[in-house]
Amino acid sequence: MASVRGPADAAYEQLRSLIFRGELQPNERLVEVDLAARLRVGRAVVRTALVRLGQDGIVVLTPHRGARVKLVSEAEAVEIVQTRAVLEALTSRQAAVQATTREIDGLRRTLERMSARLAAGDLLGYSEGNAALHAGIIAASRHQTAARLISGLRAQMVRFQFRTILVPGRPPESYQEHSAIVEAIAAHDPDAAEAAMRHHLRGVERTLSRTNRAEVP
Amino acid sequence: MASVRGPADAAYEQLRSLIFRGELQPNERLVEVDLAARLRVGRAVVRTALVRLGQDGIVVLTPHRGARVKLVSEAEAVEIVQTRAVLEALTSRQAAVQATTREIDGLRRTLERMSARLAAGDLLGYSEGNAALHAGIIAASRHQTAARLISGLRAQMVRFQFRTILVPGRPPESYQEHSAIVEAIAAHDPDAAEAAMRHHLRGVERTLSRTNRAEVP
DNA sequence: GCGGACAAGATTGCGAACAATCTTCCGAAG
DNA sequence: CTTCGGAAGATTGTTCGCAATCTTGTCCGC
Repeated sequence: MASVRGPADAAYEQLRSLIFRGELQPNERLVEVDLAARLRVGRAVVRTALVRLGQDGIVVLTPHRGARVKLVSEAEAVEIVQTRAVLEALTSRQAAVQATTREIDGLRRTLERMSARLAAGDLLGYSEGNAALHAGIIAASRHQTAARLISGLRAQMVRFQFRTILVPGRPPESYQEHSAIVEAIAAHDPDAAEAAMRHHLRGVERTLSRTNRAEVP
Repeated sequence: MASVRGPADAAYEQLRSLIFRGELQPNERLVEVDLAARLRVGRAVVRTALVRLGQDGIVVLTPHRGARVKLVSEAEAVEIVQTRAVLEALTSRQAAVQATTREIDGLRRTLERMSARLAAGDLLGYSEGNAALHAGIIAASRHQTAARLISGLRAQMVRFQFRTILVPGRPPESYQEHSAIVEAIAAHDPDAAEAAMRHHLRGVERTLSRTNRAEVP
């Protein structure tokens, strides 16, 4: 992660994390003075943090009416997954070319951990492994531009974070798909890596569009 | 284009346009008071505009050292084109599904205009048509998420705007590629549309990595 | 002549106060 | 009872001012 360069950056990261962790819920109004008190900083700092969050689509700023955590619709969620799909397919392809042996070992270890969690029925742990695996692939790709955009897209998906994992029968599928991605990268086969990642996120998209209800608490 | 909702947004758009048009050159220092005087707004407005531009990677903000127009390296330019490639391939695919007859007619007309400019040796006009065609395809795709990201990426490419067009023998190739994209969309063939766009931007990428020198004034 | 401390100027970061705008609540008319 | 109007409160947008930090120029020792 990028280190924090000042109190302003710290506030930005904190707000982002608060939204990501669900402490600030979608559609919740973000009042500047309240946030300033909560984060122990001035209103100006909160303000610029909100501008930044607005620019990467995590909150929506309406003039004279303040900021709210963006509530992404089902349709937008599908758009976001589609976009992530093509971007992560790109990183997967690049990772197949660039990944070091060390990085590939790391991916394999993460995969094993995921397998263990899955066998133990620990879906939350599996989900964490999932995130770690994607992060590892992105890091191995050394593609800064794609990495930046993907990070922005992930932040918008809070509401749907665990939805796909909770669908009965989905986790084993998911595990197979991830395994295929890692093997393609390990084999240094860009085309296969890209195809496997696309296949995986097409699965996520299908699962998502099928569960157009049932909020997660 | 999104309409301007206030003086703050106006300043953001103006700065963006200034950078895009080359009036503020890469690596140029952006002093807040100077810009404020130039745009006839307060320093705070300039400040938030700079924060926004910083967030979408067009300027780089160094704490206590101000803002500069980001100078993108050749390597970054390649990354950006690769990223645009996959994103625009997505919009191209969606456009093949979603485009109305009216929109397809519009694309065809733009293509004809490009052909005329090319025949007349008007490379600048051709380049404008190029931009219009890509914009038309993105609009026809109705893919807001991809559209937003592509718009951000385009803004970073100022330095390389005309470079590929100026390569001898490239324009006719480029025209053929664009023609193929439009025909695939007109035929409502998503796979072909995606493939054609990928082919096109692979051409741009190759041309770009081959011209790793020769600045454009 | 050259390099490093030091001071002066320039610029950004931030807090406080004020103005502009929106929201809410209350009352009165229909 | 509903709806319109307006005033009070809340919240955002902007300006001002000052402290913190960086940059530049100068002077002194070597």
